Amino acid sequence: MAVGQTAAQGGETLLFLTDEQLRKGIEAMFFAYRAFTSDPDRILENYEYGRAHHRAIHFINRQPGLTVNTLLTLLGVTKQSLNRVLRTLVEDGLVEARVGRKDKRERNLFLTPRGAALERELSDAQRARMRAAYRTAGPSAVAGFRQVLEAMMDPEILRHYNAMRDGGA
Amino acid sequence: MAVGQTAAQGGETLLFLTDEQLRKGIEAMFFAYRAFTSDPDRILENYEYGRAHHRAIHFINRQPGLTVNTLLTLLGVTKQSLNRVLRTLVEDGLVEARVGRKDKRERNLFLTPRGAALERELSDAQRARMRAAYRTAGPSAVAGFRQVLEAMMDPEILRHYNAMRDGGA
DNA sequence: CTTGGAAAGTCAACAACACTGACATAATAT
DNA sequence: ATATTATGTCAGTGTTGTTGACTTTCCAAG
Repeated sequence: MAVGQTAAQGGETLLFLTDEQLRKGIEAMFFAYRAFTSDPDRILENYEYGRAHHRAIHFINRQPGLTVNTLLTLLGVTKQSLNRVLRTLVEDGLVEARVGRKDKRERNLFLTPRGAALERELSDAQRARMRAAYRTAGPSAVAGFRQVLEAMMDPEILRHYNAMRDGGA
Repeated sequence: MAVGQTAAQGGETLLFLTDEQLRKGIEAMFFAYRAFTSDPDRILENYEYGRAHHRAIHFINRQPGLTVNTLLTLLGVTKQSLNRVLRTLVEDGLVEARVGRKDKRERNLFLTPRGAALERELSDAQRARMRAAYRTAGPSAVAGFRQVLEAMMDPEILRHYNAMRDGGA
């Protein structure tokens, strides 16, 4: 399981990364991500919502009051695409869009009690899988997991990610 | 960064996993996966192919001669969906579908030289990001990364995943 | 050797979710 | 006053997934 390492290169502790190791990592990402999304997807079949609604609900729950523009950046989609999702959530009473106090052009997004209930149902399932994986892999593996994922993100998104509330020990 | 741990629970080294830690892990998966697919997606814009074609090409490259049914299981889509992708790849001369020697109902899939060239172009980009993340995070983080992802997969897929060639040190 | 079922391919219809482009409205900034 | 920003909306399109129905080919068991 240990990854090959060589000091014969330069200063910064270079890794000896074979093509196969990298390909295995690529496949692990693909398979794990599919499992990771499967639980909420199954739940969403019972409603008339999809994965896009889940993502919006997730971030509104994480940053109550965030603006549409911020959500746009986090989700990485066009405003037309997000708007379709957001409209149904507001119409169905899961999300509330309050006019900004400081800048009245902005809309601050909040989950209603019903929205929060769906968020909990979805994230319960997703967290259960994450928790199980964490327990199986162990504490040091979890730290490494997060480190690699964070190193993989685009820099601007990493800033947003770090700005979010972190319950890390 | 360290994950809380408690020995006050039971035998199997339980982790003290807060809701926030789990949510951070969920967000890390989302953001990292998006970055992870962005490089090949950018390349594919120059061709008339999409992410689905990339995935098919990836696994055909990894297991030359695999059957349509095996590929179906790995990709987790319907045969109609895969067939649309596979047909264009065969028509365009990137994939060859040879009738099985033993069972002539099966088709064994192979990349043509042109298919292998595209596979390399796509995976070069993806591996570059993976390699950079590995180097940033370090060797022990990489091991943990893989462990958590593997623990997250569905069991049947994990079998296929493990069956694939592994260049692990 | 016939028949049942598995593997593969195809056609049609449809849904989710992304995109571009154009345009409207309201409010802030210059 | 004018330009820009934030948001919303309409129309059209593309990729990728889904069901359902049907055919062809072929292996294998009765």
